[in-house]
Amino acid sequence: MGDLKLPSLDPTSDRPVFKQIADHLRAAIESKALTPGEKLPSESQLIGHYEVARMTVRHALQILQSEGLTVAQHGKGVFVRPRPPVRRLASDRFARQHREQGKAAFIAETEGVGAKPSVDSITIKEEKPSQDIALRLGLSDADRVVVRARRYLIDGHPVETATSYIPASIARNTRIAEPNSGPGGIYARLEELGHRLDHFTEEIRARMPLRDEARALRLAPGVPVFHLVRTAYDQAGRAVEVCDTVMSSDAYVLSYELPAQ
Amino acid sequence: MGDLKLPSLDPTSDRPVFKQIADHLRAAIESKALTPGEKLPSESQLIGHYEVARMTVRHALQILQSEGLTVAQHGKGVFVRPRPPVRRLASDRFARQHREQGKAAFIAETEGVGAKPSVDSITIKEEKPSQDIALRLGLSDADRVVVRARRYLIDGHPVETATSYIPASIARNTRIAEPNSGPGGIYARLEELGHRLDHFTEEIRARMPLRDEARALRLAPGVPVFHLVRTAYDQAGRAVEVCDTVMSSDAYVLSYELPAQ
DNA sequence: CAGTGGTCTAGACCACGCG
DNA sequence: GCGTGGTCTAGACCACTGG
Repeated sequence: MGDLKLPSLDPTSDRPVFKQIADHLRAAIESKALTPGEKLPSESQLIGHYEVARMTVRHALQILQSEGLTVAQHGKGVFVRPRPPVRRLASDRFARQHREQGKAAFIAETEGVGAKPSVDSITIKEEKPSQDIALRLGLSDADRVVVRARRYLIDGHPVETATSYIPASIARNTRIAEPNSGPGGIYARLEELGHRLDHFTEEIRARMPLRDEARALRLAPGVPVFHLVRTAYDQAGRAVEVCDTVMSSDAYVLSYELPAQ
Repeated sequence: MGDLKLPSLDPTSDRPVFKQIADHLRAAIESKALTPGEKLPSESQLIGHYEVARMTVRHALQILQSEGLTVAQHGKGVFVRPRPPVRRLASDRFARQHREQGKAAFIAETEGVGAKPSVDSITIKEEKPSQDIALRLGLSDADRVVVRARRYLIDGHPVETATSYIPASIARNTRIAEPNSGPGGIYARLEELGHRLDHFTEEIRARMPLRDEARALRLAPGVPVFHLVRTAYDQAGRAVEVCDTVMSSDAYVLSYELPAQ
């Protein structure tokens, strides 16, 4: 880091000092003068270079952190945020041919890129659905759902949490309500139960994580999440599952194919 | 705001004071005790309530802002961030039937929900494509592209910037290279030129905006963007356009349909 | 004008990582 | 032990908003 050239402050500028400092460091990162994983100048070095108070350089560093450009490590320094490997999700990822090989979608996709997938925090319960879930599943007031929650990890790093809601009238006392849902996952079980799948819809939002989400996904500050809600329909046109997932946005690229007509 | 009940600090907790204050305010927002548009207690009020230094309450408020929960207005106060109306983009939005009614996709979608769409900052140039764009379009080294950039607004609020790249061999000296590309937009022109469209692919990322993007979309702090790259293919299988768009994440919900096989 | 948030200073003490 | 970042204080002056 010793050879990084930072400009001086422009005292004639209206731009606040902390923003100028943030601009300098941001430019260094975007121009690759500082590369991912590399250490930024320490607070003391920046204080010395710019001749400002500590809070001023901390403010600048905080800007970069909230932009997702850096991560601070207590006792070590501030580093350009390394970019984790990205999983590309293709629009055919739920095609029957993949499922019939006996692997759930997450496992199949991930092994393809040489990373070690795993799943933890599996919980299963039966409850009254929220209004939103009931609407998506076309359920009425008395109906209940089986709720399967789990967390997906790659090489030990959490990347996604998912919660599935299946009408209890379909899933109760089946393997769908067991922690290990068997080869091919719950979509394979739904087909065995006579709900041949026809299509899925996915709704995608992006936003900053809630506190719990940031903790569950071990997200660095400044990293948004994808919030994806998928609904599975059988060939009778019935919604048979809603899956609510929150994904670390820097672990994923979503990919879809659209028809021209 | 006068009737908001905030807990006291827990002096036995290890959790830093500024995080405890942020927790209290976040809980008030998430529980709807403070609703979108409503004013938070002022810094002086928080200083009085918690008996802490000003920088401590500012730190807490800054956390909420970086989470996208609040916006500060100089001289007025800090407010729960109002949620703008959301545009839902369906996966059939580029279907030929919509285009044939003579409207470009953005205009057609937006008028449907009673908002006033507009487009500005249209620029057109011809240039050598970046490596990424050349790869997506299947171009070789000597080829050039026509670049159409524009910004989309709803009721005067910018929501999306888009940049289209079309091989110059297709678009040069056509209406695609004119500011007004005519009824149905550039996809209609491409079809008239014999490139009957077959399908599109879209790649979606989410991230925090760059400085320029935050300015162009007038994004509040803590609001991420969708970065969407769409490629259009004609029935000969040729990529005829790449469109790179950056969208305010709180103005959009993206929606797709996936086949089960 | 009073009240609000925005910028900045100059200190203090603490907790972590590493040699 | 020393350098790093994390928390917190107690002030100062400024700029914007609204009555």
